[in-house]
Amino acid sequence: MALEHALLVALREQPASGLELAKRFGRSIGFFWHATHQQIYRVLARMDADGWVTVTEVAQSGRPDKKEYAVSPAGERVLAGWLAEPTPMEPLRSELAVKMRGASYGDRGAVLEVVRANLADHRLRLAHYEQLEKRDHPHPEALTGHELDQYLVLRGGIRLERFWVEWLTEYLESRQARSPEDPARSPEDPARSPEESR
Amino acid sequence: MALEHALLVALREQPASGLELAKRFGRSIGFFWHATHQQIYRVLARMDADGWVTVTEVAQSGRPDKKEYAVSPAGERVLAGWLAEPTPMEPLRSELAVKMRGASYGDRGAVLEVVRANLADHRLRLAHYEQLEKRDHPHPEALTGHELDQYLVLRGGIRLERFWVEWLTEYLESRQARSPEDPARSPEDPARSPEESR
DNA sequence: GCTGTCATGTAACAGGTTACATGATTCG
DNA sequence: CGAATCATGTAACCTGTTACATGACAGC
Repeated sequence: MALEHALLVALREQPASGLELAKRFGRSIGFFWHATHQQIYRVLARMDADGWVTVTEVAQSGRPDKKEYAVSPAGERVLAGWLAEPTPMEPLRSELAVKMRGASYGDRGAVLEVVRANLADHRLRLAHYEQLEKRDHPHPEALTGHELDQYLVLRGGIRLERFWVEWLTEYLESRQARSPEDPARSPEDPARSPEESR
Repeated sequence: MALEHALLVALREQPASGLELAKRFGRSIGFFWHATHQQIYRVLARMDADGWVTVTEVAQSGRPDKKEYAVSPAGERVLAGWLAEPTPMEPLRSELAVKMRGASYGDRGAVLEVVRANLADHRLRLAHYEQLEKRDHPHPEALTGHELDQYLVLRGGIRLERFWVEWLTEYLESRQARSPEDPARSPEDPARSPEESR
């Protein structure tokens, strides 16, 4: 029950059509939220039915019409109410972490490859975010209001990617220093030999 | 399609019943994964039907019987195959971040309260993880095999909580220094007055 | 005329959450 | 006897993902 509210924030920043919202969810707001257009259409329809948004058909030159959504006064009240509610701490769910933890039960080299690939992705994204920071917020100390909020959330995106890069680097360094193949001692799993390369 | 595999990892570490798994998912494995007992029972039933696990009814003294699940050879193959597959980078989804970004559209003081509460939670959890680290892994440089994997995933939990503490602290410091009430200038929202305290 | 993009959607399914139901046993 | 804990489950619902469908116009 939170995509609704993410959409309300996005629409208060700038009224938009379903597709435009989907694109924006790949960018700025997308540091910490994501949604596909199908989902957005569904939720938008419900929000319209509930009177949280208003719709205007907008004719465009050389393109199909679009429906532009904007937050209604009722939607503003809903948003303001939601913002003041406590948010429970959400547990992170990471498939990669499960693989790291379970690496002994398969081909450890393959898991290291998977981790390396993820590390590369996170490095790329970190570089991208840092570029955005430089380009869009060259003077952060002067920011106020919503612009400051946007900047601080981007900072979160940067810090999160740094977390990934540092953690995965620590993992790879420990794993590569203390292997390959973990010579001798594996007290668990006496009979089976799970470390064979495929 | 990943709870299955998380359960396979957990069951290879130690065969267990549905409830025991649910409890473990609140602890160690729970740094990066979580599931309720209802969900676990459902998935366990499917895994049994698919032949990934074997079940043994275990009579207990002074307690109801339990069904102990263990990974079957077929399950081991499934797990090994999954471990070698690439994992796509999962986007974090954070309600709190949406609130931080949208704070201008409601009562900013209330949002700061929400952030403070979350910061306190993350500090607590960080302290707990650091305690686990000290207690369960006093000599990390000597670890190998699965024990090293466990330690490194715990390290990830610690780093993640540090990320939260640092980010939310940065947010609060910037926000408290550069306010309260962001005197004057709010180019957005000329008519309405969303900053009133509740 | 074909391909690509903009734009909106439907349908089926998979995954996760919440509420409820049941039964045994221990402890006060 | 009542409450708490262990243990297993069902049912309803909500969310999210994937695949597909449709139509208009733009450019080659």
